Amino acid sequence: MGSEAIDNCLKAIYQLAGDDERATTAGLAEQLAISPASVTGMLKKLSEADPPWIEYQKHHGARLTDRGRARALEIIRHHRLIELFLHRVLDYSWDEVHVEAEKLEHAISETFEDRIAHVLGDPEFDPHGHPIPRRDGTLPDRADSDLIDMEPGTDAEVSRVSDHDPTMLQHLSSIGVRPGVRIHLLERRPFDGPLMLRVGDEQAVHAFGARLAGSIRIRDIRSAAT
Amino acid sequence: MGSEAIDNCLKAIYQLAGDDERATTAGLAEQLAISPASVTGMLKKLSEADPPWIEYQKHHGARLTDRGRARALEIIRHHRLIELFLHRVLDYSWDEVHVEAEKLEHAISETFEDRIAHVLGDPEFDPHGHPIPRRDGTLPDRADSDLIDMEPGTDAEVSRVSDHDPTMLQHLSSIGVRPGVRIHLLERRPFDGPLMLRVGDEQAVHAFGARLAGSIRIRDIRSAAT
DNA sequence: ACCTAAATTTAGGCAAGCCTAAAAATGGGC
DNA sequence: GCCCATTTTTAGGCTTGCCTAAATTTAGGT
Ligand SMILES: [Mn+2]
Ligand SMILES: [Mn+2]
Ligand SMILES: [Mn+2]
Ligand SMILES: [Mn+2]
Repeated sequence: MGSEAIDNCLKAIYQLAGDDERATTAGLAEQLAISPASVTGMLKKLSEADPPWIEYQKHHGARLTDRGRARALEIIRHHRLIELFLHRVLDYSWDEVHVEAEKLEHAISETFEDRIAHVLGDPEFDPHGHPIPRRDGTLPDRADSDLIDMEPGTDAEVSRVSDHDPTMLQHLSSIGVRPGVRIHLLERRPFDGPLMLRVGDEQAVHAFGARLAGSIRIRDIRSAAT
Repeated sequence: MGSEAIDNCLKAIYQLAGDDERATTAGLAEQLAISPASVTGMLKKLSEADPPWIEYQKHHGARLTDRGRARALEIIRHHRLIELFLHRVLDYSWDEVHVEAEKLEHAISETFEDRIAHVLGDPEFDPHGHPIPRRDGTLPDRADSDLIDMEPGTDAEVSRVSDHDPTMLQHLSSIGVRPGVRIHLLERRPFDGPLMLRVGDEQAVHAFGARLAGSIRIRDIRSAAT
C-alpha cells in the first residue's frame, strides 16, 4: 500500500485540514519539513493514484478522499496506540514517546496493532490526551476547548497537551500538568499577558505565556465532583 | 548510520559467513532475494564507506570488519529480542514472530532495545533457541550439534530450530518440539532415510526427513536429570 | 482593474536501491 | 596448462523521494 512518505503526507493533510478542509502546499511543506516543490510533486502523485488518496486542484490545495482519510486515521491510530504502549508497558516518559512512535507507526502490522490495543484494554486516549481512532475510523469524542479561552475565576480539567516539544512536556510534567488534572485560572494579565493559574491542589501560582497556554486544551470539570 | 538495505546486507554476510569467513556474491543475492549485480554494487559501497563495513576483493567475496560485525550483531540482537518480546508480551505464536521482527529490527531505538531487554529479564535465547547477542557484542554460548548427527538409542534436548519457515514451525509445535524438550532417537533408517524419534513423554514415534531434521539442533541432556 | 508580493508549479538534478543484458574473470576438469 | 561453464562485474536504466532555481499563477491592496 502506501509508502512511508505517502503515509506521512496523508497524516499531515489530516492534521492540518481535518476531514474535509483543504491543506495548502506551504502548510504541508512546513509540517513535513520538505520543500514546497516536493509537496507539489507528492500531491500530484497522490491525486493520480488509483484509487486516489486526495482531491487536488493546482494552486488550491489538497483534500482527503475517503480512502485518504481512512489511511491517515490508520496511521494516527498506530501512533497513539504505540505512544500509550511505550508509556504504560515500557515505562517511557511522556516526552519520549512521540519520537519513537513516529518511526514505529510505519513499521507495525495490523496484528501488532490489535495486540497492543488488547493489552492496553482498547484505550480511547493517548498519554497526551489525544483521541485514538478506532479500527472503524471513528474518533472517541471529548468536548474540549482552548485554555486560552478559559474564564478567569473558574476551574477546569486538562484535556490534552501538544506532544511535539519534549522540553515543553518535561516542563508541564514538572509542574504537574497532565490530562485529567484540575486547574484553576486566577486571572489573565492584560495585553495578551500570561495566564495565572494553580495546578491541582498545589498552592503555587504559575504564569503561562501564549506559547505554553496555546498548546493545552481543557474541558469542564466533571459535574458531580463533590 | 546504516540504511535498512545496508543493515540487511551486513546481517546476511554474518549469517552466511560468520565472524571471519567471506560471503559470496551469489550467496548474498539468494539470501537477500536481489540480483547478483545489485549485491556487487552494495558490496562496493560497503567497502568504500568511511570507516568501511566490510573488506571486499572483486571476485572473492566480502568479510565483515569489526565495525561491520558490531552492526550485524546489533541488528540480530534487535531481531531476537523483538521475537521474544512478541511471543512473551504480545502473545504471538512462534511462527508469527519472525516476519514482524524482520521489519521492526530496523525501526526501534536503543532505548526500545534496552527497555524490552529489561522487561524480559535480559534474556539469552529467543523463542527458537537462538542466542541473543549481548550489547557488548558477545554471544551466549550453548554447545549444540546437528540432530542429523545424533547417536541412535540416545536422548538429547532440543537446542534450537530454524525460524524461517512458519509452516515448519507450526508442524514442530503440533508435535511438541521446541527448545528445551527432550527427544529420544530410536533409529536412523537406511540410505539417508528418516530419523525415527519420540518427543518428550509421548508414546508416538515421528519420522523426520532430511529437511526437517536439518533445521534442528540438539544438546546433551543436562547430566543430573534424576 | 492593475500591480506586486507571496504562493505554487515547472524544470532539471541527484542519491539510494533495485533491475536486465552483456562483458569479463574465475577456477575445476582434463 | 587450457578451456569452458559458472560466477561476478560492468553498463545502462528505472522508480521514489527529495533538492534548488526559475517561471508562473494567484490574491490582496489600492
Ligand atoms: Mn505523538
Ligand atoms: Mn511518521
Ligand atoms: Mn531485516
Ligand atoms: Mn529466531
